[in-house]
Amino acid sequence: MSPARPVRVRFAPSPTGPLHIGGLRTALFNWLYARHQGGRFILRLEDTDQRRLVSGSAEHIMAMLRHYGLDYDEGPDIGGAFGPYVQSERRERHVRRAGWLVQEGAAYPCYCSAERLKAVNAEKRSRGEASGYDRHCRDLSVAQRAELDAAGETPVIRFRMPLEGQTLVRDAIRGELRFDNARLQDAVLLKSDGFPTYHLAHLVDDRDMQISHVMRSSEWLPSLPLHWQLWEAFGQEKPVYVHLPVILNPNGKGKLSKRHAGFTQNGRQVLVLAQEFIDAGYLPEAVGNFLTNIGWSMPDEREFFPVEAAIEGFELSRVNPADGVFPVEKLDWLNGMWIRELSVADLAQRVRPLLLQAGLEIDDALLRKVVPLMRERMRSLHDFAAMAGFFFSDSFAGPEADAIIQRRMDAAGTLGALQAARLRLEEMERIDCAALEGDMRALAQELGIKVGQLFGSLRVAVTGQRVSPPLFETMEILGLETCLERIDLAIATLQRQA
RNA sequence: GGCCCCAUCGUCUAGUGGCCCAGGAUGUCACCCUUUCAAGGUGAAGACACGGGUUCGAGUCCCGUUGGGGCUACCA
Repeated sequence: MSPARPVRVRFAPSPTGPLHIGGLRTALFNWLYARHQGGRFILRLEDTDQRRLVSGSAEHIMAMLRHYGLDYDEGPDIGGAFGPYVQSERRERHVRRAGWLVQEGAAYPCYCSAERLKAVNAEKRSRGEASGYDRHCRDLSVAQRAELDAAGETPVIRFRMPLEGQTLVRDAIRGELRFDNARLQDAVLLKSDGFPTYHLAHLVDDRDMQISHVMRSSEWLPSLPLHWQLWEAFGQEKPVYVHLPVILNPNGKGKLSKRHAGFTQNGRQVLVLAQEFIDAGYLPEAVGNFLTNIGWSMPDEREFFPVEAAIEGFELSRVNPADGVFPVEKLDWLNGMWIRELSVADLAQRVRPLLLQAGLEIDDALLRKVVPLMRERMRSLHDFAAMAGFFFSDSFAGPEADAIIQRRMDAAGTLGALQAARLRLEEMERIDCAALEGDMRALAQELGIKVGQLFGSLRVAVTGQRVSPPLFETMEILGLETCLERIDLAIATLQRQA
């Protein structure tokens, strides 16, 4: 290719269902490359298999790209100079190119029925041979074709693969690849329903849209020689092919794909859909950062970095050709890191819908006070409601006596400690967390118990939880009145026990 | 079965012939900090799949074996 060729890359999903995380990764790498090169990132919908279309998935895919910050420069909903960006709307071009190939002798009509194809395959397999089409119609005479046409047979169009020699192909991250032509198939380019197959359609569109780099998952590698030969037939400048490694299941068995949605590994649900990562409380920043680290690495080996840094450093030469397992634990770590980067206002905004979803009432002033306490200890957005949800609930069911009583304490001792703490609190007008902590430390010493024992009882009494945000900050936010009420409740519980 | 791709700690990775008795990250464990949980700090354990070559020298190049993955549709 000429060095002056402007970089134009595309993400070309089929709107056949929800966007998969592997698809998102492919989109991300294309996007990073485009942004790094100052090129264009294009979205094209490949909807040529009419039977598999799922309504709403095109909109869903676009919504996901938007959510994860992968803005495209041309696409179905925003247009562009090379439209339309929906493949089915480009059908005439595909049909025209297929016709041209037939005229040039590079393709031919095939009248074989599905049944015959199946039988041929089965027979070849039973003989231990490689399966595949036997090229029955490859050399039909003009008269034979006319006869079949007259009989009302609708042919498919197949590519006329060279029968001998080798196809030498270059992949940007794997180097020179070599394929024996004799093993290659006369692939179908145009189906009998008049729609092109992926092979024809993507290539004609990439050609028309002046795509400079075809960056896709490595499962396309086996059809690369076919595509290469097709470009040869068109006599066109070829794009650079880049085959990205595949993301494998956490157990390393098979690629992470849609059909595995909903399965669990070590008691944990394995997430595979772009939407599932949102539902699980992961930030788009964290998911993007995470995905960037699979199959690619920063020049300085940093793993936690903003997307601008990834754009800056994104070189194809740093793509690792080996398939990789999805390292989920790292996503949790990154998510925590990214949560800590957020401002109070921003994190409050992101946590808000989850609180609503948990049926909690939101007091925004209160939320702004609680967020700083929680930011340091969250890995998922869901951790907020789990640990700090009690701030937003009026109904407080007092904890069990067992929970209030700390290690190496008994009911009577705990009761005494809480009563003493209550006396100190009563004297205050309001809670000041620093002052209260000093008071309570002194009290623990007076009582001859460990601070942890006193603080633990107080924590459970006031929050109803063994684990909570820092105790005295929590009490200050809850307010003196609420704290006294809850301590009284605990005292009553302990008295019943004693 | 055939064809293709791939192979460094559990996992994600650095490494492009000497800088590597292999570095980072995560996870695990221990300790420190500490009112719980986190966060943070310090430390530990942990890998070049195997066998042949090439070379003065191989994680790095070549061949084979093994293992893993992908493709093998009128799906993409």
